[in-house]
Amino acid sequence: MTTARRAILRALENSEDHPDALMLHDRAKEFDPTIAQATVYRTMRLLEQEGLVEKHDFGNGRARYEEAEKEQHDHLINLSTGEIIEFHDTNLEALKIEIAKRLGFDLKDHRLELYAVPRE
Amino acid sequence: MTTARRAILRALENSEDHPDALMLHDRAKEFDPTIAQATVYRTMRLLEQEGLVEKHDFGNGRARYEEAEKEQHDHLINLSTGEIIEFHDTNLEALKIEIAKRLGFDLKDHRLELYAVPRE
DNA sequence: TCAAAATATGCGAATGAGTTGCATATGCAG
DNA sequence: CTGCATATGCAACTCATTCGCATATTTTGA
Repeated sequence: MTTARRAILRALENSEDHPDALMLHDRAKEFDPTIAQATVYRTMRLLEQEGLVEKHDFGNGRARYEEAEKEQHDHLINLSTGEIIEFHDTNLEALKIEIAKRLGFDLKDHRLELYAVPRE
Repeated sequence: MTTARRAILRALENSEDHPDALMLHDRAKEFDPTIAQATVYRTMRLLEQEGLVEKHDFGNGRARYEEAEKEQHDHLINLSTGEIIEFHDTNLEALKIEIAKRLGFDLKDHRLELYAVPRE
């Protein structure tokens, strides 16, 4: 456990949004001003492999991260603002598992993103 | 309508899988041996913008394409083989729309991928 | 507590998918 | 068939991410 890693962990804890590596680098600099981008990338890869962090691709070229502790949820991306809304739906979860089963598979992971605009 | 574009279109028609740009480039060379990668990329971008092709990211770094004519479907990725299976579920479609609505949004697009292993 | 071994860091260079500038080639309208 | 608009090939570029390597920090174990 190094200074750099502590800084990244803290930056991550303080983030309510879904930051990308550059945002995390900026935020981590507050705790370790000399931290390098490469270290952020390396650490995020590590955390992802350890299952402590989830990596998402919301389609703008940069990977975005969130802590993995929370309960299972999916994302709705507000196309008007870029805002990301988390939601959870039990029926949906069940349905995913059930569809995989129907096809002869055990579900290991999944990804659901809804891209939507506010209803007027 | 140029030789290069015809070659790409033919390569795409002949593809039952979900080819990436490099695969398309290789396959298109059969019809136009001098075609450049840049042309494949440019043409795929064009086709995607025109809505004739759908672009996917199944998580291995290269975008993958399929013709958009088919009925709406989602993808299950067999983690053991990399094989991609298409499926359609009416309940699931309805549920996505309904969830977006519940959150106050009109669904514009969505992405669902199930990553799974064969049931033994 | 301290030195050696192990691991992580910072830097800049490298990678790899995708894009772009530009001179040339091709397609199409008249 | 000529002229102009558009597309192509090539090589150079972008941008996120990774890597090599020399140095710095942590950990281990006596």
